[in-house]
Amino acid sequence: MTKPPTRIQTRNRAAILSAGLDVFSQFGFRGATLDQIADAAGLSKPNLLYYFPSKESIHTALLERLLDTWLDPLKALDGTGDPVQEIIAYAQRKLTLSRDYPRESRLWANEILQGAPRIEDTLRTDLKTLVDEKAAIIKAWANDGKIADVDPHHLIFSIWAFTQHYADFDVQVRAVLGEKAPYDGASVFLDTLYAKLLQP
Amino acid sequence: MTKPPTRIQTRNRAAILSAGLDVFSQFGFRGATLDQIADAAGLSKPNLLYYFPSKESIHTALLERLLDTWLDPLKALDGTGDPVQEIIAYAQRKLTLSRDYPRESRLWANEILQGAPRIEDTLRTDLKTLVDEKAAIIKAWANDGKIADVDPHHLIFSIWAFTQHYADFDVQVRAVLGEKAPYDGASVFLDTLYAKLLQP
DNA sequence: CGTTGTTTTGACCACTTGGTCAAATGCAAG
DNA sequence: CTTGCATTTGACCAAGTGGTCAAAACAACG
Repeated sequence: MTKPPTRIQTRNRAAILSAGLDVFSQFGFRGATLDQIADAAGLSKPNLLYYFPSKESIHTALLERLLDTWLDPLKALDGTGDPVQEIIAYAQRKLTLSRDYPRESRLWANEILQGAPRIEDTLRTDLKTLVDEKAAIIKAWANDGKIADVDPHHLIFSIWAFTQHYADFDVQVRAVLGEKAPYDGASVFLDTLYAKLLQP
Repeated sequence: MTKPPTRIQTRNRAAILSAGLDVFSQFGFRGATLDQIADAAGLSKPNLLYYFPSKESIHTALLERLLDTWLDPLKALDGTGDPVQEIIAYAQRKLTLSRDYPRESRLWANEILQGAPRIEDTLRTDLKTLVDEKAAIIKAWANDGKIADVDPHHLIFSIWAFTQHYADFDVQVRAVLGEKAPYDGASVFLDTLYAKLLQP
C-alpha cells in the first residue's frame, strides 16, 4: 500500500524533473552533473538524492515520460479523413510539439546521438512496430491513388527531421534568421512542401 | 620559422583528431573525457597532451576543420545551370556528406544542441551571410518564375534537416528500417520531394 | 658508437563527480 | 507541547577528471 505523495514531494519531484530536463537536454547524460541539476532545481545535492536515488533514475524518469507524449501524434494518424490533410496535420502537430516542448526534443536528440543506449530496444520494438503500421496505411493510400507514391518510411523521416530541426538546431536557425520568427515561416513552408509532394 | 612536422607527429596528431572526433561526436564536449580519447587514439594521456595542450584545443581543432568542409556544398551552389537541378544537386551532395562523414555531422549537431557556445559568433556572421547570399539567388529564381515561390531560408533548413537526419539519428533510422539500407531510399525520396516542390 | 632532440611514460596533483550518512530541522496531528 | 515522520543539510568518501613534470626511452644523424 503506497502512500500518496505530500505536497512537498509533488513540488520537489516536479522541480527536479524540470531541472533535469534543462540540463540533460543541453549536455546529454554524461555531460550533465548532479550539482547543475540540484542548482537549477533550487535544492542541495543530498536533498535531490532524497527524491531520486541516482542520476540515472532522473534520466530514466524523463525518458519514460517523454516516450508517450513523443509518439502520440503519430498514433493519432489514422485512416479516416483526407489522406493529404491527415499527413500534413500530423506534420503540423509535430511542429507545434517542437515549438512548445523544445527541451524534450533535444533530450531525445541527445539520447539518439549518443547511440540510444537506454532506448535502443524500445526503438527496435515499439517504435518500429508503430512506424511500420502507419507506413502501411500510407502505402495503402498510395496504392489507391489517393496520394502520390512515395516511400512511407522516408516520408515519416522527413517529417521528423524537418519539424525537430527547429527545436534541436534552434540556436542555428535563429542565428541565420536574425529577427524573423522561425515557426510561422516553417509552418507555411511545411504546408506547401507536403501538399505538393503528396498531390496524386 | 616553424619546423615541418615529423612522421610521428603527423601520424599521432591525425590519430588524436580521429579519436577526438569519435568521442566528441558521441558525447559532446562535456561528456567526453581525455582518457577515452587517449584510449581510442592508442596513446597515454600525458602523451596525448604532448601533442595538444588541452581538451579544448582538440575540440577547437576539430571544429575549425569541420566548418570549411561543412559549408563547401552550399558555397558551390551558384547561379549557373538549371535552378531545380542545382538545388537538388546541393541536397544530394549534403546527403552524401552525411553518409560519408557521419561523425562530423554529429559533432556539429552536438555543438548546436549544447547552445553552440564555441561557434555562435561564426553562425551569426559567416553562416548567416552565406545563407542570406544563397537565399537571394533562390529568391531571384522564384521571382523569374524558374522555380516555385517558396521561402528560401526554410527551403535550406529543410535540406539540412533531412540530410543530416540520416547521420545524426542513424541509430533510430536503422532501428526503424531494419535490414533496409537507408541512403538509397533517402536519395530517391529527396529527388522526388524537391522536384515536386520546386517545379514552377 | 655517442650526442642531441623527440617522444613516451609513471607518478603525481588539485578539483570535480556521484553518492552516503548521521544528525539537525520542519511540520502536522493528537 | 510533544510525538513521529518528512525533509534538509554539512561533512565526508572513493573514483574520475583535466593537467603537470621530471625522468626515461627512443630515433636520427654524424
